[in-house]
Amino acid sequence: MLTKRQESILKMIVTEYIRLAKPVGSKLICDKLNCSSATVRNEMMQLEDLGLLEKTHISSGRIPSEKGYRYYVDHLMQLKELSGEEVYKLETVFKNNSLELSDVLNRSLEIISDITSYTSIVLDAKSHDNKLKEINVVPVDKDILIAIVVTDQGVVEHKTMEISGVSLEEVKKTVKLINDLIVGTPIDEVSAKLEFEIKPVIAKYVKQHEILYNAFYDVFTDISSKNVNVVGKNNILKHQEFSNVSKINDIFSKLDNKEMLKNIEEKNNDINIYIGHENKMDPDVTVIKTNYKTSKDEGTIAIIGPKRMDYDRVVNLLDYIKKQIEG
Amino acid sequence: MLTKRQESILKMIVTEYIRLAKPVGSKLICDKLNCSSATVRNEMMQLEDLGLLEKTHISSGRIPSEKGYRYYVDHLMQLKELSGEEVYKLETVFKNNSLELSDVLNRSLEIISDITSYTSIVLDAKSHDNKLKEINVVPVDKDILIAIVVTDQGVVEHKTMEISGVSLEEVKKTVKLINDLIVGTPIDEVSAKLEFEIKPVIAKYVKQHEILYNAFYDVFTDISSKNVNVVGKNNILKHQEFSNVSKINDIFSKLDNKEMLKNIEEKNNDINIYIGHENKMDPDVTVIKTNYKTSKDEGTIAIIGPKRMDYDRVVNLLDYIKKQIEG
DNA sequence: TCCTAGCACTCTATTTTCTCGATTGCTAAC
DNA sequence: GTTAGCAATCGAGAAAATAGAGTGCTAGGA
Repeated sequence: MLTKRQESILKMIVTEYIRLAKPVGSKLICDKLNCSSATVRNEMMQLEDLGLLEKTHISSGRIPSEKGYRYYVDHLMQLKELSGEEVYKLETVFKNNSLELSDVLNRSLEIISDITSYTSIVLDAKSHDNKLKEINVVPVDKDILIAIVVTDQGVVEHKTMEISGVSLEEVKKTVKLINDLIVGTPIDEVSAKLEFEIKPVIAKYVKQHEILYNAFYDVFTDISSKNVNVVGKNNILKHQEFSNVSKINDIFSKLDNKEMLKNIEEKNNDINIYIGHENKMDPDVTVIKTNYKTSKDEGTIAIIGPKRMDYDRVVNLLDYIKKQIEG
Repeated sequence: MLTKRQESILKMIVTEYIRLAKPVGSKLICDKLNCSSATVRNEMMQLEDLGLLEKTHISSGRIPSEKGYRYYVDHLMQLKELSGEEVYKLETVFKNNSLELSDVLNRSLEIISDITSYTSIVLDAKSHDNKLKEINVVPVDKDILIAIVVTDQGVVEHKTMEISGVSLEEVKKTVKLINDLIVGTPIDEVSAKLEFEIKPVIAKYVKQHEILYNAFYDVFTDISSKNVNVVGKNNILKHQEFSNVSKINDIFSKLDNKEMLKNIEEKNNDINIYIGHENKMDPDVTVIKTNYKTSKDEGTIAIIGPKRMDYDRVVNLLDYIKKQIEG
């Protein structure tokens, strides 16, 4: 258990280090506290013994350890209000009613990336409430068809398929069958239904049922799949902890790996903070993320930055966005 | 006019500099040529006077100037055959018939970016031959519609629109009108036709014609717009000329600016080389690009790398791809 | 028991100096 | 026209010197 004074010292070191990006010495602290630098040094030593602080070399000032950041965000961080300017900028997005949710998310996270210099990720999954509304097939050429699928929440997906030797009649029959049998089904159940209810039936009626089946299967897979977008990637370059080219390459590669990014999905409804090794992405970054959910969509938004991140501000901003979206 | 010997010296300096990334001294050259280093130095001095070579400092070896590279690509470069491995890798893409053209382009440029360590851009425009095939409107909710547009080449685009107070009847009337009047129109003429033939008519029939008109206008704009994709962006990090963070940031920002990238479009049918200041993108890079054109699509593919680029190889690879695509 | 002044010590970061080696331009001779 | 020889230049890197920030420890005072 830390004393009040230890807590203030830890807090100062974290905030000053976040602000200045240089190890914090005892003198800086003792100016703000009513005690001598020697006293501060003694306390710092104890905090270091507790694993909350670290030194970069034997006679350097202290920087927070991951455990120190963790203590800070769990016990010491105070959420400030968003500044008027921040609110103003974000409002331009939220008050624009003509935008779709995914645009709202991307634009607001662009703003956040912009004002914070961190990188954001939007992981956009279709809501489970999304139901199949309509399937349509448009012939565009001899043997070439486009299957178009629409959900009741307005999601549209399409796929081109090539079928030689299948008559338009057969295709239409299949489409009608699908429309009759699975319209209204939640999208994440569609694939199963397609396999077990539609496939056996069309296998009898339709000659090239495999091709048809596969095409629709693909469309349904696309439509129920997650969509991930990275915003403000170049902001990585703005932080001194990412100043060597191989580290930059490393992080950029990770941010390009969409499949891996889909794993950041957060079920939990809070603002969650994963510091350094606590996240699976990279031990040198902190990921702050939260889940959002509306009738139409659900997903995860995340902010990624160095461990020396402006925790208060990011938590506030994410919280604001989450509330606005979930309205 | 350069002498034969001057040309071989220039050629050696360019190829050696491309290979080793270090200024090339007279000794390296004179080993390969039947003359002394002093002779080579005399020639180098003349080449420098002609603006074909440069020094990094007073007693350094020589590097090619932009003019030197230009002379090299115009007069000295010899195109080698693609290696068996290169052809093999690319063939896996071209022999895969189930891929759409845009996938073929992106994948083959991924391979090229991979084996060359350069960055590629695919600028994919819809062909002028692309004609409107069908327009469809799907109501998804009270007041919310999705407009779906399909072209005869199988391009699909959609847009959600919100119209309160317009009856489904009116919408259907508009759709029928559009279908009747402009199906078959090349997509780049659709916008004009929409404005001058459709708009005046629906203005009479339909109450909220503005909203309907705008929605369709947006869809048609999307469908006829260019699509640009950057492949292998992180390869920028592999070249020593891009080793400082602010330069990296600079180039990455440019590669993220899709609007600017659309300007790389190349009308000319050759393989075109823009060295340093010859390109509008960045004075430190070389852009090699070519136009491609099939019945369905047309566009531009470009390779971007440092000026010290493996010109022969890139030209060959681009040429190979262009021929494969245009079949 | 807690706090603090004082001090030797450690280490970084920066500047300076030095040296090595690569390469040049020039000159004079072939 | 070519070449050998040579002084001069400069970069890159090592080594040395210096300044400054910050620490840990000790001993005395509240």
